[in-house]
Amino acid sequence: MANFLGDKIKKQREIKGYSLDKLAEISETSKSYLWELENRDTTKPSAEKLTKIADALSLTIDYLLGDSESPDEGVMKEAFFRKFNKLDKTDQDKIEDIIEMWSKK
Amino acid sequence: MANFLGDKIKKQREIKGYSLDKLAEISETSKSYLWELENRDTTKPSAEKLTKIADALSLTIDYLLGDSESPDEGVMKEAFFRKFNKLDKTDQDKIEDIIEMWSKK
DNA sequence: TAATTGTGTTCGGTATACAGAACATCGCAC
DNA sequence: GTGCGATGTTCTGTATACCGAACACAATTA
Repeated sequence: MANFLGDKIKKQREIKGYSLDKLAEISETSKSYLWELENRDTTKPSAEKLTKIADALSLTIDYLLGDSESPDEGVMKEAFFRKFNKLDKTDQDKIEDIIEMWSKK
Repeated sequence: MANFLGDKIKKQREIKGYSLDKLAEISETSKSYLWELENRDTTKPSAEKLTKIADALSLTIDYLLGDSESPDEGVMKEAFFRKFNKLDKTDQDKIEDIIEMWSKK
């Protein structure tokens, strides 16, 4: 029996070039637990942890928990927007300004 | 210090006209735990449980976990993406990097 | 060679998620 | 009034989520 969640995390972690330690730091977990998530299929992470891991990997919880094989464009953008949304308003405004500026070629 | 998650669950449960027992049955949890979720703010449900509860209530995990949810988020999202998508790839990547950086608090 | 550094793996302990009762409280019917 | 069914609340126990520290074992560097 396969561990889809673990596979997805591991694959994306490697794509991003993170070590377990690095991802643990970013997602505020421990590397031992991340290893468990990737290699054991008995773990049921909390929504809180999963959210942070998903964010760190630019993925969505829905993708991680769902049975789709690979993240599509929509998933990535959704994840990306979630991060944007979590910034405080002033930072968001700055981003929008930058986008606005760069849009003018 | 409010319990947003609990409030959202309780509110939607009542809108749907479910008792704790009923929701517990549908979402395959226990009513005692549902009560805890609604009334204590110390609980950190597993992603698995939350998914089932969200499904039973016709909500998304993202909505349940979000701190502040504005109803016009869909509109915002669309507007943001329209502009973002028009940038060329390298600029998009730069924006992503900035957001990633600023996300680190 | 030995020492160091970066990676993944294992292990032991503690806190807590979650279930299954029992208990409380309010209708409403008789 | 007394039962009684539906709801919400509290209690207690067990499994496990999650962590820190130790370990293995490369590949580098001295």
